[in-house]
Amino acid sequence: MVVVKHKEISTLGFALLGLIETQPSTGYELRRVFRETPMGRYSSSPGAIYPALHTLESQKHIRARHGVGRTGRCTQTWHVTAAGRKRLTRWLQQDVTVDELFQAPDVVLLRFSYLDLLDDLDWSEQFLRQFHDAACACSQRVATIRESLKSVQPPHGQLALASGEQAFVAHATWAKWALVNIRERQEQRTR
Amino acid sequence: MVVVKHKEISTLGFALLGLIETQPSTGYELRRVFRETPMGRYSSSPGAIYPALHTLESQKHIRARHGVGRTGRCTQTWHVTAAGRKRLTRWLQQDVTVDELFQAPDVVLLRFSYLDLLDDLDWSEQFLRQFHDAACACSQRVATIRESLKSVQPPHGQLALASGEQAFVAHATWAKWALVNIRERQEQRTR
DNA sequence: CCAACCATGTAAGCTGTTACATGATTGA
DNA sequence: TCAATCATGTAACAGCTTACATGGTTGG
Repeated sequence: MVVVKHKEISTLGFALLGLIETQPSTGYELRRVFRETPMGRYSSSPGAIYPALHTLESQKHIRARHGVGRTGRCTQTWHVTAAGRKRLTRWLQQDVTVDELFQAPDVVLLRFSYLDLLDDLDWSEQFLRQFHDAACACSQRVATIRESLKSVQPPHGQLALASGEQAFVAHATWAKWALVNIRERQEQRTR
Repeated sequence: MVVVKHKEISTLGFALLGLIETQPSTGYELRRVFRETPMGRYSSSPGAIYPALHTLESQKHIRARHGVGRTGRCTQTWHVTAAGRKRLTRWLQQDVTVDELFQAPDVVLLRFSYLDLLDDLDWSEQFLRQFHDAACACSQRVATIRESLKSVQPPHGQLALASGEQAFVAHATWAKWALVNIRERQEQRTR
């Protein structure tokens, strides 16, 4: 039996897809974004980005428009296809779960950073509420672990766990603040 | 020409090395720590941990003591060798740089969580001062990027960058707090 | 008796890293 | 003229994920 695998897109793939949807770009331009912004965490170098772009292309999520760069060399400007847009949208509409935020807060924030593409402030608000609650839960989870290890774990370990706790509290605080920020924009729009 | 590579240890490798130095353990026990604490970020499953242990063994950083588990099966309890301890110490004495904190704050915190092993509160204090300053610099760096993108970047992207900024501020705050905590312990000891 | 836990591992496959390769243009 | 920037890629290797394999013991 042949199973057609709905091949998954890696975090780097989604990062690229979102950037390209925001603004069609060449591989070189995308690399620069990764070098110059905190996106660099999702990778960096040509050895990762070019193959990832070709994978996205083979999955028909992006398509190249050919042109000529300023050195006279052939360049490819990538555009998101309808299928790619659909996949990206589905990703952006994913709920924020406690487990995901616990394991990979960066990825959740990456998703948030692309929510402009949905142009749906209601979902943005809901996302932030979910984010806030999940962050509180994560902080609680770390606190529980810390408590349970109190007698076994040396002091620096305890402090490191406290740092994790506080980081999640900071995330929750940010979510509340961002929510207010979004609501203000919402109101300006209604008027 | 044959170059003997001083083969590097991965983050997972250091995580394991530190745990084993704190308390000699079997692979199974180590896996449980990864499953039940935020260390899980540095991996998880047998397919990563057992090979990593064997790599550390081949590098002579750890050594097994054989025993019999409660199921009658042969078990290996791992111990850190003198060479392993030396390598671990060198790692723990690494300065906190802005770049490392920016790219991989988790790894820096992992290192901090093992500082008990050095039993050197002066270094712990210095580490935290470096950490604090680096965190402030990171926050500044994100702020600068955010400022420079203000006109180009859509609002959600701006908010996501703000989250990064605030996260580093929270890290700096934690470092200050932890420093006080350590100093108190220092004083108790002197008395 | 069955699930969960103890305890260790292997194999296929994907992704990412580092380093190298190419070659034109622009600015100091 | 020399370095940096534009622009794209490949090759070797390391590392992790997922899934599978094995098999004994303990508790409900």
